Formats: sequence, C-alpha cells, structure tokens
Amino acid sequence: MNIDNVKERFSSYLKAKGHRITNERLLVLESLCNNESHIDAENLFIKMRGRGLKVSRATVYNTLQLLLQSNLIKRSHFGESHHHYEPFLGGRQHHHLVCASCGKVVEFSSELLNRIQSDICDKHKFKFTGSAFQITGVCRECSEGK
Amino acid sequence: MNIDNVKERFSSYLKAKGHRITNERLLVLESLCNNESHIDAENLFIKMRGRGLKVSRATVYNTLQLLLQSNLIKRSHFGESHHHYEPFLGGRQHHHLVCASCGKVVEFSSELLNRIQSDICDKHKFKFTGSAFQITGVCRECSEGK
DNA sequence: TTCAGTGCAAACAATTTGCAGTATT
DNA sequence: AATACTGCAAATTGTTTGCACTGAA
Repeated sequence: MNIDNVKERFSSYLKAKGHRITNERLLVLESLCNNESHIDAENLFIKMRGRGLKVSRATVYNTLQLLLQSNLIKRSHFGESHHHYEPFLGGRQHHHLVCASCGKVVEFSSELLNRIQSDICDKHKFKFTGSAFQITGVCRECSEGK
Repeated sequence: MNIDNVKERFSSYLKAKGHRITNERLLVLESLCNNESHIDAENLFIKMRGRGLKVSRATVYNTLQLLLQSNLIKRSHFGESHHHYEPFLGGRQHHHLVCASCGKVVEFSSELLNRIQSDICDKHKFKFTGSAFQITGVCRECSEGK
C-alpha cells in the first residue's frame, strides 16, 4: 500500500462527497502516513510546519475528520486528554496494549477478536463500522523497575 | 451489590491510601451509582447541584479520579470529546457497542473476550489492569430509518 | 490543631468557529 | 465566476489549578 494509492483513495472519497481536493488535505494525509505510529493533531501540525508546509491547525483538524470518515485513518484515545491518529494502511485492524506506567503502546491483532466483534454486531443487529479495543496494564520493565 | 457496600469499599480505599473520607466524596459515588448508565462529569455535577447537594466541579473531577484509581468505576470515551463514567457495580466487565448514527449505547460482555485479553497480556508480559473495547456500528433502526 | 480537601474563579489544553481572503471547480 | 477551503485569532468545551477557607483526623 503506497502513498499514491492512499492519496488516490482519499481523492475519490472527497470527490464522491462533493468536497474539494486541496493540496493541504493531501499533505495532511501524506504527513500522517510518513509518521511512524500514532500522532496527535497538535504534533502533526507542528511537524508539518517544521517541514515548511504551510497549513493551519484548523485545516489539520478538518482534514483528520474527513480522513476518519473516509476510513483511511484510525483514532485512538489513550490515557491523555487528546486523540491519537494513525493511518489504516494495510486496512489491517489492530488494537492497543498500553502501559499505565510508562505509556508504551504495543499493537496487537487477533483473528478471534475480529470474529467476536462481528458476532456481537450480528447479535444486536448492528452494521459494523469500526472498533477500538484498548487494554491497559503494566509492562514488564515497569513492574520490575519499581 | 448495594450502595453501602460500595461506599464501604471506597472508604477503605481512601483510608488505605491516606486520603480523607469526606462527605462530598461519598456523595459523588452515591450520585454516580444512582444514575442509570453512563454520565459525564459536567452532568453529574449539574445533577448533584439540582438535587441540592453542595459540591464543586473540582471536587467532582477529583473524586472521579479517586474512584477510577480504586477501580470502583469505569471511564469510557464515545464519539464526543468528554468522558463518560459508570459504576463497576458487580465488578462485571462489560464493553460498548455504539451506534455511529444515533449514539445509542448497548453493553455487552464476553467470556471469550476476557480470555483473549489475558492471553494478550501474558504474551506481552503485561500485568492486566483494565480494558475498554468499543465497537462502532449502525443500529437497525438507523439503517432502516434512512 | 493540623493540613488535606473544598469551593470558586481563573488558567489551561484540545478543538471548533467566524470571517475575510484564496484557490478549486 | 462562484463558493468551498484556508489561515488566523477568538470562542468554546472539558478539565486542572491556585488560593483562602473549612472540616476530618
């Protein structure tokens, strides 16, 4: 899954919804994809500015909304008060195991979990659109270090 | 699990941690337990005020923190920007299925899910402390109504 | 009697909004 | 050419903090 393909998908989404395809929007997507792992809106903004890109905070937030709606990115929420965003690249679902002590985030995925969530949706007659599973614990280093 | 028992547990926790047992703290816990389903801090505050209880927003927030630490309540985070709190009454774990369209929240639990989460923790050498699984979808009424 | 906890208002952080200017369609 | 999108700063929302006062230990 390369960046052009992703941009292409976002452009199609925008067009389909009657939104304009602007450079700023594609830049936000590109910057998010260039980022390894999760990032929050403010830091994405700072990072983009640092790379000399001329975008405003408002556009970053606006674009993240559109990206969420287009299902190209995922939003998570760890202990803090802000959100974290990450591209959904392979379309591969994953979830997070977060250390309550040092904040380290480990990604995991489970076929069985996927099955459970579709069962739950079926049972309650919901059409699945997404999920976020977050397990909190204390990692080995933190348990031992203390 | 009745309210006095829960208050008792909170009191023990406070004592154990060297915190004082104040009327305001017990009132916050009681009000949260009286509430059916989830509520956010602001509305809990308003509700308490409405019932003539003299507490401040600061105390509500402070107490919710203590309640979280004591594992007597659970904090969730749906689409909105604020948190929702709910008592952990039976100690029974449950998760949420949220309708992306109308916001309806259905609770569910799964023994298998519990097993998966402890496997994940074992595998990554984390000591489990809690989890939040949230599935988003569109409920039947919303899919059909549209 | 002490000092942790309280209420209040002010501060703060994350996000949204209003508006005048800019650029996609 | 029209108007959706942008940047900016101001507004809003959710939460935390500072401080003088109060009450649990």
